[in-house]
Amino acid sequence: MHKLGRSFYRRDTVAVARSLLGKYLVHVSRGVERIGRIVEVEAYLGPQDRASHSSRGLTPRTRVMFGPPGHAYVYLIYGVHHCLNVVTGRTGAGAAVLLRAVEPVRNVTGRTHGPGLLCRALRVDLRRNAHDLTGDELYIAAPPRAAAGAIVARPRVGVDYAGAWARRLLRFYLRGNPFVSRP
DNA sequence: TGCACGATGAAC
DNA sequence: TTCATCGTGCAC
Repeated sequence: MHKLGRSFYRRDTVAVARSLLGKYLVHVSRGVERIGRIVEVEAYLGPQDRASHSSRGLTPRTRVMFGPPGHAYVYLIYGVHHCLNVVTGRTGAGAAVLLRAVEPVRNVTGRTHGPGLLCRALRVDLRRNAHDLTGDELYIAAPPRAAAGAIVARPRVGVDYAGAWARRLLRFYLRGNPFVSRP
């Protein structure tokens, strides 16, 4: 399996989002390697994107988003669930891709069809915020046989407050995949 | 220092 | 449709 390097994440955010589909998310914690196949993502383009956390500028929380690509941006939502993003584009772009659903591949139990469920199943929490994805504990890899299939584009979930940005087709998932959160 | 609210999930 | 639960960002 080929681990994705910095250059993969440094590209255009939509391109990264689409090419993440079918890739393997790998998390090693307490000596257990958990793997999920990414089947649904959302792109958050930068400060101009009203749905993005980075639209409020550089703050303590969004510091990671504005940092170098290939790092994990993890945050707590509704005080209950964790969400995992990968930082994309050039350093300072403030862009990221939210991982919304994976399909269990190895050592994954419980449901994975949602950003919060995905983090729970793969044991990802705030301790992984700012983690370098080119390391050995949390990373994304291209599986041996990469046949992702057709990609569907839809509006993002839960960002109705973002006006015109809420209608942009920045959510991508693998057509027909049973693990997608909202087909 | 206080307060409104959210890139969700689950219960009712 | 409602609620859990708390960090973040901004008002005061």
